Amino acid sequence: MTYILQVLIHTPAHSNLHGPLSYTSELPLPMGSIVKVPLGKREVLGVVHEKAQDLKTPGRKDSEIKYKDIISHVAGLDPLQADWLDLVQFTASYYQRSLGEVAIAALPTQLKALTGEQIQKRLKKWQSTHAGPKNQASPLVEGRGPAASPTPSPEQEKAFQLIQNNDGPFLLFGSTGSGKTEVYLKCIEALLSKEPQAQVLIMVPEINLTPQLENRILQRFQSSVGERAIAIMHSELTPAQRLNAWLAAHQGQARIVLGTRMSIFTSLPNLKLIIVDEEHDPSYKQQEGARYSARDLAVYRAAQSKAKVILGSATPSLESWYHSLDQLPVASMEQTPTPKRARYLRIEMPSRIGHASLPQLQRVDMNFQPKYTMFSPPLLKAIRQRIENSQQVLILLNRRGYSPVLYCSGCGWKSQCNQCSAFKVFHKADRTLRCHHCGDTQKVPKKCPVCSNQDITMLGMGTERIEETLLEALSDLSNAKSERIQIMRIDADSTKTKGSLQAQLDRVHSGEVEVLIGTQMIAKGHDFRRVTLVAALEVDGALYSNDFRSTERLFALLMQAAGRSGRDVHFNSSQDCELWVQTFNPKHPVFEFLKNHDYAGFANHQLLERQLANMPPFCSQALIKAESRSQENAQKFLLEIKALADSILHAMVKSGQLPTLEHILVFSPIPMNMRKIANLERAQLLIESQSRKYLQSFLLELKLSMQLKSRDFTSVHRWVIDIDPHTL
DNA sequence: AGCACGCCGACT
DNA sequence: GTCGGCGTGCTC
Repeated sequence: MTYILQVLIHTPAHSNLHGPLSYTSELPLPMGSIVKVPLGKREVLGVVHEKAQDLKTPGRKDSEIKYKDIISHVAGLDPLQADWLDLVQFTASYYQRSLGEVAIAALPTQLKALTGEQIQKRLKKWQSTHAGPKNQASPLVEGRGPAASPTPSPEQEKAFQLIQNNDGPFLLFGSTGSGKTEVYLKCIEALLSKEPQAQVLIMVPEINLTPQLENRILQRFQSSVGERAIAIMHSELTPAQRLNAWLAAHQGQARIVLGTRMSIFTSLPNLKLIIVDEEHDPSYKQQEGARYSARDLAVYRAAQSKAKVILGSATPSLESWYHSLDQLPVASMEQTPTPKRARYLRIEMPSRIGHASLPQLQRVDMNFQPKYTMFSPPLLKAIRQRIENSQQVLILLNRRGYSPVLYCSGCGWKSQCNQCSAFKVFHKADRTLRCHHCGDTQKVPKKCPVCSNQDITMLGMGTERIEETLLEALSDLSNAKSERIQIMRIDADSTKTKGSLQAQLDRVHSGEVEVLIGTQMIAKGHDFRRVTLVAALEVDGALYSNDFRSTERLFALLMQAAGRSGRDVHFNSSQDCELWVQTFNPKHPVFEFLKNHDYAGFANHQLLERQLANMPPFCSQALIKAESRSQENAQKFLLEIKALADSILHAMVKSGQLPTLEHILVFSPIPMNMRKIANLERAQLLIESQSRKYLQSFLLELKLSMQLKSRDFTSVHRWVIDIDPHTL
């Protein structure tokens, strides 16, 4: 008998192929089956979407159409489960992408390269060599050997109990060093001892920045659950490694999957617990293709799969914080707060383990410093003191290179990139001018390219420059071995080659290095035990940026950076640890809250502002971005979209799909913040609504019309819809 | 998105 | 006379 299968394949949003394609098959493959099908001259991976239908079902209109036959069924693999398909379905419709794109992007591409027999062989091999203790009564609770679980603090125990006895979602709000990880591990332990077949997904922002968590998980669980039971999932795996990890998860062998945002789509038939560590981190938001938020999808997936979900952070995202409140914040004590439903259960862990206190904030008012000061005298003095006491110092500057702009004092020429609305950055190490947006690189000119003036000035400072400056300023100091002190710079430039980041970090940990200078990548995850002073330079950009989330990000970054210090009890007589900030705005409220380590105060303050300005989480946003050779064409396209949007709105109100026109707000197109990248002009159109649901159904209509419209706009290279955008 | 076909410029 | 540029069009 011949059956018709609806198969999901990778059909991009801009193509004219919508929805699943029909193929014939001799077998009535169930939904979720993974198949290989022909598409034009290609062979592509597909997922069976609907229940197979008999080709000769009475009433089928297409029974005379000749469909192609599927090439093969990737046999031996269990079909993808309904809750996985549901997650894919939800992602596609919420983020306005095609089902096939989301489904196929979530599978390892290597599946295509392997035949069914090869996969079967591989699975068999694992079954025989790694039978492991997965079917035995779990030895986890015994906690023998080096993996023994430490005695939890009362706070940790309380958090653990709350998670055991409630459904969640949970917001684990614990300051840096409060031992959130131990709570995660205890929850995993308890789950696996109760249900040995259960699976846990742990997500982290960036895996190579958090090797410590990986090590702790391996140490704690590897001996009891076996080697194949812990799978690592991130985009830098080789295709073969990725396939292995995916198969282990899909076939139910992996008990614990540790991964980055992409791992939210791992097929996990027995998923019982999802942990999102550092849930506020922006890297959970995918920035291309389907622009999903892995944290938001984690909450959705947990509900669908009847799993628990823990969102953990010392500085939760304002969205999560808002969802954990049972009343709206008020501006003054006299006001009565409005009650609301708390969607998340907030669990607070305010204390640092070992009574380590958080560092004291020191503000340097740069208005009283000479212009172009890199290190103010009091900061320099403090740095010297630390080094003399054989402690380590961490300097944070979120700009790599030597100097962000070159400037000719003769004619006013600046090192503008020809292709982008940005300056080329001077990199002293290889004497180049590089654009950080399009990658264009040139040799640094010896004289002004316009007026041949030899006097070219370097404006501003990057990590390379402060490294050089500081090395000079501290040249008279020596370390314990009476050698010149060592300064290590860690940024995207110093860590280009594989493994160099780890090598650099190892040197810091071993104590060879007195000062660590870096971009925000050093603020994440690492414990530097002998660091007692953290200094952040040039933070003012974030205070008055036109991006409304930048203060939130700065607060999180500084809190996180502050948490890097004072982790070693020997160096932690409380007044010892300091967080220094050089700023032109020392009175800014963000620093007042930071001084008191008062995230809750900061968050409520921000929420009030957001509420007044009617910004997320008090409204939902979507951004339509267009790229074209000319700004005019990009905006023209968006203007047409706006007109289209207005007529769709009217139609929706007329048909009753939308209560009033005011339920959805369509703004006018404007140039993007980074207006030009690689010779493409960029413009954007903001759409807002109080209701996610209305916004979503409106966007679906709009997207369909846009797909037709965009054919008339050949000058528009690309357009995307970004739902819940992170930056405006 | 791939991958074809297709029609105009600089090379053995 | 061929190699190859990327414009346009199709894929169950």
